[in-house]
Amino acid sequence: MKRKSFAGDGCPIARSLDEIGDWWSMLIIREALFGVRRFGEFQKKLGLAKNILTVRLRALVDHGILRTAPASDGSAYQEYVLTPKGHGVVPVLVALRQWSEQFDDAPEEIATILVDREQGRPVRKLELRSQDGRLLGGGDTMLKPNPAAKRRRRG
Amino acid sequence: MKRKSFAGDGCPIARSLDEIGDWWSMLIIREALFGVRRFGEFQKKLGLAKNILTVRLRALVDHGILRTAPASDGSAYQEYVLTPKGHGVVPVLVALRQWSEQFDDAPEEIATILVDREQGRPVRKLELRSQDGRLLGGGDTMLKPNPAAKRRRRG
DNA sequence: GGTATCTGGTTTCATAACGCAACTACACAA
DNA sequence: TTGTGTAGTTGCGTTATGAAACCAGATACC
Repeated sequence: MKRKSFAGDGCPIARSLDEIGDWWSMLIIREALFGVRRFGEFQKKLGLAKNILTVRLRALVDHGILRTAPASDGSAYQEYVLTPKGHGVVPVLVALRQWSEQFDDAPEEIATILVDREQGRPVRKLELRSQDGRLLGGGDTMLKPNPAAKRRRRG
Repeated sequence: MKRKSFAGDGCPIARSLDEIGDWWSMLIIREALFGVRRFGEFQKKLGLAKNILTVRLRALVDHGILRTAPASDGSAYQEYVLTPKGHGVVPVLVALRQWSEQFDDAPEEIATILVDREQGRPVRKLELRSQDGRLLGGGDTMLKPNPAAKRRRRG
């Protein structure tokens, strides 16, 4: 009896969730985007148990989302820094943030808003567009089998 | 010792994760977007235990993501349908999907691609833009305290 | 050099969540 | 009324999570 893993599933959403669909992993990445690099820093800011942090960091490194690097301050310790794959989750975090901003039952409890640095104004809502730039709504999309796929599953 | 809840946290990402940051909830919403409405359908498609599904569905209803409705086929059973808040997670799912498409180690295992119905071509990558339409990259954004916030926390 | 402290973990143990299977209650069909 | 399908609930064993104690190597302090 194991917790379900979706690694072998054909659905890309399930595959993502298998790597970052965890309560802490997403928040660790958020902190890393803020510039947090050291074990102790993650631990203090997130307030999670150290054993859990150890496991999560290791998993993120294994998945190529973080990598270890020698400490930038010259000490013998190591740091955890985001890979390009790690930086790639930004849209997911932005989407989560915007969902909360739009639908949260207690919006006055939301502490921060994401703005563009140049003008200090909130960023625009993420929007789904076609290749030629048309805005796509609920019924305007569909799923097609991936032509490059080896095996076919639901998605 | 309880599993951590982020409901009181000021970070909107944490607040989202508290509602949908669960392995199954996201997939349930995905299926609901596909048109799945009935308990048994969710159970069969996702292959999760029925007791877990019961708990998840109840939580999603409590959070206003799903609502129950009388069955559309006239039977006495009930159905679970997405609310507007539930439809609002589409960008999150799209972001997860695109992250997988871009960074997955075994892209040939991905079964489906999201295309626009009209032309059958893959949708454009989600992009972050400022109010006036400039494309925003890594360092072009920052967080500001929410002027409407009651209490201030990290975010 | 010797000792205290910090950093980055590992270990231990209790509890909560998960997963399976068996069971139940009600609806519907014959 | 007997059977089948739907929508759960219950019981129980396994796994994941969390707090706190423990520990080794690096650093700082004298």
